[in-house]
This record gives sequence, C-alpha cells and structure tokens, in this order.
Amino acid sequence: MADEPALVWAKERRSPRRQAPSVEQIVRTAIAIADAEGLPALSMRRVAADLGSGTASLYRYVASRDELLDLMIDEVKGAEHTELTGDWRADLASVAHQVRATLLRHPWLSGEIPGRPALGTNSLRRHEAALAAAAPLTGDITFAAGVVDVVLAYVFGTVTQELAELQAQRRSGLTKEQWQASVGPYIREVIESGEYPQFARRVIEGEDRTAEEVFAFGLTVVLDGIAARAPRS
Amino acid sequence: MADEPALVWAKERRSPRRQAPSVEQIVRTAIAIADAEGLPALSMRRVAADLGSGTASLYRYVASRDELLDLMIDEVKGAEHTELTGDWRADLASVAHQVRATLLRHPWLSGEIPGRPALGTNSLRRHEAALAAAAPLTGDITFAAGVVDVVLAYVFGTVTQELAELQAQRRSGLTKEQWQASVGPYIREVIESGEYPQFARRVIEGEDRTAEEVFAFGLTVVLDGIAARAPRS
DNA sequence: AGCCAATCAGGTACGCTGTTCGCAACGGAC
DNA sequence: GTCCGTTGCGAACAGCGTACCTGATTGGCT
Repeated sequence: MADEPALVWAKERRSPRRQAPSVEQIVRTAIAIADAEGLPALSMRRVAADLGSGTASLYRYVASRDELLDLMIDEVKGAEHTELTGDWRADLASVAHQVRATLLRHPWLSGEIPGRPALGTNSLRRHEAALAAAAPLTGDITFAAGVVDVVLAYVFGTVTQELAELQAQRRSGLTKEQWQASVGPYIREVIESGEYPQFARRVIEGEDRTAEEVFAFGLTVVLDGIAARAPRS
Repeated sequence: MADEPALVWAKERRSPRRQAPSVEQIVRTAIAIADAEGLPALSMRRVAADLGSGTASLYRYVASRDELLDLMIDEVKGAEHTELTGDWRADLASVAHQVRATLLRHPWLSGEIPGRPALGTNSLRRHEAALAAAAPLTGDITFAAGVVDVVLAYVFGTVTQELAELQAQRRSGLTKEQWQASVGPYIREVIESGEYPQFARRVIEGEDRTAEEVFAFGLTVVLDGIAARAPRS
C-alpha cells in the first residue's frame, strides 16, 4: 500500500459506472453532432465524449459506425407524418414537401442515402404512406409504385442539387461572401469564354427563382406527367 | 565513413527517381480503383502503390484526396457526348440515358456528387448540352433551365435508388445469393405483420420490371409533364 | 446476509487513414 | 564544374474505427 496517495479522501473517485447510453440516446446525439457540425465531425469518440461515456462502450449498443448511420437515417425519417386526404395530387405533393424538408433539415442525409437500401421501419412506413397517397389514382399497384418512385426520385434529385453549393461552402469553412467571392471570377471567366452560350444566358438572363419556386415548378411538371399517364383523369 | 556498410555494391540502390505520375494518370488510376473495388479501397497510399510512386509525391499534383475526387467526377463526365437532333424530347431522353449510363458505370459516383457543385469543365459542357437540347422547346431560358433541372434531378434520383441495393450488397461483401437470403426473411416478416398493406401488394402482386423499364417509365412521365407545361406543344 | 456468476463500462492498443515536413537527388543554366 | 530550382518521397503525426481484455458492478441464489 505504499503507492496509495496520502490524502485518501482527495483521491479521484471514478464516476459512477452505470450510465448506459442506450441506442436511442446514441442515435440522437449522433444526429445532433452531424446536424450542427457536419458528418466529418461525427466520430465514435466524439459521440462518446458528448454522452460522457467511454468510446468502446458504444459498441455494446451499435455494431459499427456504419450501422449507426443506418439508424440515424431511419430515426430522422420517423419525424415525418402525413394526413392523407384522398386527393392523390395534394397528398403526393404533401409527401414530397415533407421529404424535402427532412433532407434540408439534415444536410448530411442526402450524401448518406446512396448505397443504403431504405428498409428501416420508418422508411417503410414512409413508403407505405406514399403508396397509399397514390392509391386513389389507380388500382394498378405496379403503376402506383412507378408513380411513387418518380416523385421520390425527383425530390431526392432536386434537393441534392439544391444542397450541393451549401454543402461545399460548409466544407470549405468559408463564409457565404467569401465563397461567392472565390467562385464568382471563375464563373465570369467561363461565361466570357463564349463556349457556353446557353449557360451564360441562364446565368445572365435567367430570373432568380427561390429554391422553393424551383422545387414547386419541378413537382408540378412531374405531377402533370403522372396525370397525363393515369388511366382516367 | 565508419558507418558505411562493408559491401557497398550490395547496398540497396534507390530506384530511379523520375517517374512523375501527372494529374491525369493519378485521376485515371484512382477511377480504376474505385470502379473495381469501391470507394473505401481508394486511399492515397493505394493510388501511389498502383502507380509505383511514393505516397507523398501525389500531393505535388493534387492538393488533397477531396480534390482528387472532384477531378475524378469531372473526368468521368467527360466521357459523355450527345449529338443533338433538334427534337427536344429525343435529345433530352438521350442526355438522360447517358447520365444514367455514367452513374451505373461508376457506382461510387452517386454517393460523391451530393455536396459538390458541378462546376468542372466537363460538368459545364454537359449542362450546356442539356440546355441546348431543351432550347427548341422554348426561347425562355428560365423555363429551359427548369426543364433541364427536373430531368437531371429525376435521373440522379432514380439511379441512386437503383444502385442502393447493389451498393449495400457490395459493401457487405456478400454474394447476391447470400444477400437475398439475409434480406428475404426480414421482408417476409414485414409483409406478414400486416402493417404495410400497400408495400405488401407491391412486393407480391407487383410485376417485376427491369431497371431499364422503370427508368424509361419515369422518364416518359417527366417528359410528358414537360410537354404539358410547354408554351406550345 | 453473504457470496458468486454474469454483465457491462471502458482503458488500451492495433492498424489504418490523410497530410506535412524536410531532405536528397536530379536537370538545366551559367 | 558549380550552383539552384524543382521534384520525389521516407518518416512522422494526429486522428480514425474497432477488438480485446480488465476490473468494477450487479442481481439472484443460497
């Protein structure tokens, strides 16, 4: 007992061991980190630190970082909910807007969805709701499935484009102004080269639409297309 | 000179120094690795090894791994080319099919596009071509831009869905059969729970369409929608 | 009440990553 | 022949995901 410190009562006591994090807490903490600081900041060590637990402990509740991401995705989708009215057009639009909102709220989401089949409980619930929204349109389930796929594909695609610049900006660590200042001259150069006349027109003549307007326009186009192909309009 | 090894001629000679890789070679090697073994296998060390050069040397030609990915994306887009016929519908469809083909040929692509604004030379060239394809439809550049955005968003979205399962399978390292065997029971369970009636119908009753058919259907829907909204059909 | 077996948090360590530093060797200019 | 800018790259660093194993904690049985 020679190496026992003299002041026993001043000895640093371990903090109580039992502070089991639980999967739910882990997932929520991870989402908070990713939302606030981006995916690169999301490390197992960081999650453990924010939870005040040891890094290795996380692996009792989550098999791997990859599995954690799967759980995060499904968790985030669980926040969506749509009341169906029976009007397929309104209902599909509603689903589309909700999916867009979710993707925008969690900018890391669109980058992680590719490569992961959406088979989580909440993903399936969303898919079920989308199919139900399309149901009044037709009794043909294959057609309904096709319709849902087109709408969801469009939403995911546009929002990804919408987020691209924002994400790059964030990754670079620059402010919006600095970013625009660094990209501006390059764009000007491209336009002045004369090799991209349509692109130049788009930048110079094109009206500035808000992201919402762009989204709504595309959605209208897609829904019009669906209406045009539906068995009976 | 005391610590000079005795057998001077047996001393290991450095291999010839000059084997400069050049950016193009680096990018091509990186694409080859990512195509063959997936993105996780793409490390700077690995690229250097395949090139027979030192790892640190790469940084003379490429600022970071991230920049390398940007270059890979633009390189890969450079392979696309479309002859325009003046028929907007056929031309947009052609562009769409080409983009799909590129995304399928390089499965890592769809996961890396989110978060990166497409400002590379080849990306711009593709965008220019798409705008030119839509030009006969309207003189309104804002409308043309909207049209192009919808089409490209749809293509990116569907192909991402199409690739999801394939990618997950690849990541898991399982064969197709093993994968299906592991997913099958879960799906069955979900269906038998009775909580997802539409989804169940889709899986059981729905006709099996090939990916090409699904893609073509959605594309038709989108193009129909465009036609419906065009100033004059 | 007392003990033991099962449970579980988490320190430590391994192998990997992207990236930087600084040196060594080369090629051209004078 | 001697310098000097350029270029390849070995070594090292910080940080990552994660496997292993120790030691504390607990609930249940005696």
